[in-house]
Amino acid sequence: MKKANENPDCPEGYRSMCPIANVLDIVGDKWTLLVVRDLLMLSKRRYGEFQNSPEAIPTNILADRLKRLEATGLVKKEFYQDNPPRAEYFLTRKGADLGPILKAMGHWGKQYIPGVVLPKTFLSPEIRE
Amino acid sequence: MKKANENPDCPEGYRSMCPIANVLDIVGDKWTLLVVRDLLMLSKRRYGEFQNSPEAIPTNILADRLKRLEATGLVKKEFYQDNPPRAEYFLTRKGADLGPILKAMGHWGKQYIPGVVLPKTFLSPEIRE
DNA sequence: GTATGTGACTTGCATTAAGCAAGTGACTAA
DNA sequence: TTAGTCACTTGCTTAATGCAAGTCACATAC
Repeated sequence: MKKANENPDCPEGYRSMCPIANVLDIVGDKWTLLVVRDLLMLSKRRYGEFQNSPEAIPTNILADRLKRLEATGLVKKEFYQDNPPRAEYFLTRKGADLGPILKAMGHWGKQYIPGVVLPKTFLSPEIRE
Repeated sequence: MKKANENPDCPEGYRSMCPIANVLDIVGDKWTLLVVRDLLMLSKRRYGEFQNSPEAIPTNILADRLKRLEATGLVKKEFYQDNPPRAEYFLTRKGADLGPILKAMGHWGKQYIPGVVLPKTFLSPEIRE
């Protein structure tokens, strides 16, 4: 997602010292925040549940995003059986704290995009780790 | 950015009826919101000013994003001379209302990404149209 | 036991977007 | 005359997205 970075006046892998730029390096794409939405607002936990969301995320992208979310510490993966391996995904506190960003997006969307509806109000998701 | 759309139970070009999904179709990439940040928080107006931001946006992407922002009604382009053509870009109300999303990102970033600093606090940008 | 199904992925390949460097046109200042 | 600036555009390479299909380890139905 990120690359070497040759801007000398900021740390390894940072585009700049701006928090917004750095947040966009984590969630700045069309799919990542939809997975977070599923976890946070729709209480989804399993691969198949994410697949069933109406946006129909391609399976390879879903697998990739879950990996990245885990790598950046926004999501915790927990196996509930070994054979065949089956896991559930939970938001960490760090991941759940993206809530205000999603809320702001939901609010803007309802104001400016005709016809949209928020699927449910926020439930209290289980936080792990 | 978007494509035909074959999900039959939502309008032309919508991935779903979720406001978050639709917002992500407009600002779900690594650059669009940085241009909005420049307009909203740093009071930039001109092409060259956007280029000078520390993230060093490639010029072709900047040109593309300014076009899209104008096309979606988030930004208004105003020429201040004809020859050679020179323009300034201003946020519309719709564009300025992305502020809360940027604020939420800034807040999350400051909390979870070490070392980052918000360049300035919000100024009151000029709104057009 | 064979056949079908399910959940959670991976792989291959085509399309689209991002990123880099260089070029262009119309000036302006030295 | 020459160099420089501003606002872009063009060409090309690399990376990300998107689609379809395949895999693996079971569970259930017959």
